[in-house]
Amino acid sequence: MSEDAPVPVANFIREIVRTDIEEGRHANIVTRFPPEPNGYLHIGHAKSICLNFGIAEEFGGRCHLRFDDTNPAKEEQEYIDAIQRDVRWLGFDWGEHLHYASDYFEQLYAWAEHLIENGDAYVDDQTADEMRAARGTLTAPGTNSPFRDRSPEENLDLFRRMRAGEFPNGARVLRAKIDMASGNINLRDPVLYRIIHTAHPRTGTKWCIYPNYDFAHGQSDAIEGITHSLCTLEFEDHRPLYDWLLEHLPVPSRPRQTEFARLNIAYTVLSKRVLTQLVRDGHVSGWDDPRMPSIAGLRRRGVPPEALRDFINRVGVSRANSAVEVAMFDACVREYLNKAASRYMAVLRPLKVVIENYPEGDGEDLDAVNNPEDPEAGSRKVPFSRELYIEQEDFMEDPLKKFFRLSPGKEVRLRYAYFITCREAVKNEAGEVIELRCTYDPETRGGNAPDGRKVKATLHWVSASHAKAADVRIYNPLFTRPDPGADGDPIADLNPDSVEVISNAQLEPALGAAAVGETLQFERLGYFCRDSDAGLTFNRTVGLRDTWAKEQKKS
RNA sequence: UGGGGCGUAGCCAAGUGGUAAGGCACCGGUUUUUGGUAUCGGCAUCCCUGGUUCGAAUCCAGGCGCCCCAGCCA
Repeated sequence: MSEDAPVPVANFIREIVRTDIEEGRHANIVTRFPPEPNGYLHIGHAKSICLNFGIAEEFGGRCHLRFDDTNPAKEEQEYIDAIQRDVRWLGFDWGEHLHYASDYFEQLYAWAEHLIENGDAYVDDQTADEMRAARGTLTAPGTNSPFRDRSPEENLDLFRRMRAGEFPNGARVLRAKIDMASGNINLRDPVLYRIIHTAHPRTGTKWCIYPNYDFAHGQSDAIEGITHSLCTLEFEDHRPLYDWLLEHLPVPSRPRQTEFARLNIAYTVLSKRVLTQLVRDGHVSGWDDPRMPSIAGLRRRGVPPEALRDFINRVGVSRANSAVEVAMFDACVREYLNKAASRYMAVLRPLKVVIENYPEGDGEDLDAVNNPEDPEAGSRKVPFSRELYIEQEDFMEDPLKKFFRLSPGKEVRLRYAYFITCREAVKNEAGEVIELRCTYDPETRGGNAPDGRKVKATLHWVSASHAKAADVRIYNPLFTRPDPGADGDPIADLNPDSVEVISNAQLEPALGAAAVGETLQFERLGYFCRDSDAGLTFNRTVGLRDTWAKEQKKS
């Protein structure tokens, strides 16, 4: 794709960065990817990761990985570990710059006192309900808290006692003193600190008051020397507060926040809340269930990181809300895998074929190319013998008009092997075809006829006596939305047919040595990834285009 | 007349006054030991209405539509 014409990613953001460099505001660009460790990363996060690391790389800067761990009630070490694993897998390196907002708790606390001393923040004793009521509405201004005019001394004393643990959760909060009548609700004296008597994954029980997002993010950016703080559109209304805090605090640098639209994918739920619920309630086997849109799920499904990055690049970055079709993602996966994956033959639903004029015995080994797109990939031997399996759907006793695979009297090619002609379809009592009696043309060894005659189809096959049985799982994404962008109850709308298990698939012998996690192309069936060490199990990554199916639909 | 954004093809998305890139999807041709791949071709006047201009997707005015904000979440 982008080899000849690189897709311009995030033009408007790149423009801002370039201008900042040209006008001398920054010599080194520093960005950051700031996840909250309250769940696993999903494909939507990949956009932010690629954008932040990509911009840094493009301008010769660096990108930090910073955990926004300011709410101990929701965060866990498991997530911290998983997030690092996933970012690395995606192909990015934060070097020495692994940071945590919790690393700055002491500094943040000092800055809170600074605000109090300057009369820019106060301790409020109102309950959450009272605060909500006093905040006003979207169209009506709020009213000042009765505690708004406490003296700096009293505020300082109260705030220190909050830190000392004298008060229970919810008893008091620290608020910025800005403007209760602002049209921007984030400026109506936003909460800065709250009391949470919960152990933090990193700081343990050292603290019982925690800064919230607004009081931690911008300052953390400033501490780390972040030049460009890229976040999603919903934080746009927070930017005035982000700037207000930086202006009222003696911070060491002035980061700039720029927002972009988050990634949405049609039919796919990327809500961390819902994904967490799917895992917690056991609707899936875990965060790495292949049906999940999580990075871990995609990895287990067999999606290569290169394809994921390509997808993010193709989607682009803008400020317009949008939902990308799944087809674009599939196209990226297919395109990459088509060049990278080795091809093997496998039969999902076997139908026995007996070559009547082929000698009994061990048969012979035939040469098969590993990857037609990559000569370097070499070739391998595939055993051929008198009894084979082909795909059930590759035979039709009464062929439809445009069906040109096998049917009685028809000749087709077995890939890398011979031309065969179907003589008879053997049926069981129920009238089902259970075996095909065929003949082969010895002159067509390798797949070409010396007399130049052609066949209209090439089938994949495996030797019955040499084949290895395997489980194949075809996972369909958990479409948790009935319509591309609809809401509704995502759990109730779970795709009931989200996984199909095929337990008697037959693989060519070489597949028995496939590496766990390796994604391969099964001839004409799609791409599959070896799932685990326990038996031969393959998960389907993505299928191939199927023009025959399309044709059938038309008629 | 609460504040803040967005609106270019079925889906993404370039473009910032000079006469609409690219990708996905779709349709058609060629090649082909996967009905795959590759390759060639087709596929929009830019939410609407006025205005400014020799010239507007780009500027101005007025509409319309959609999204975000009333957590002691991020």
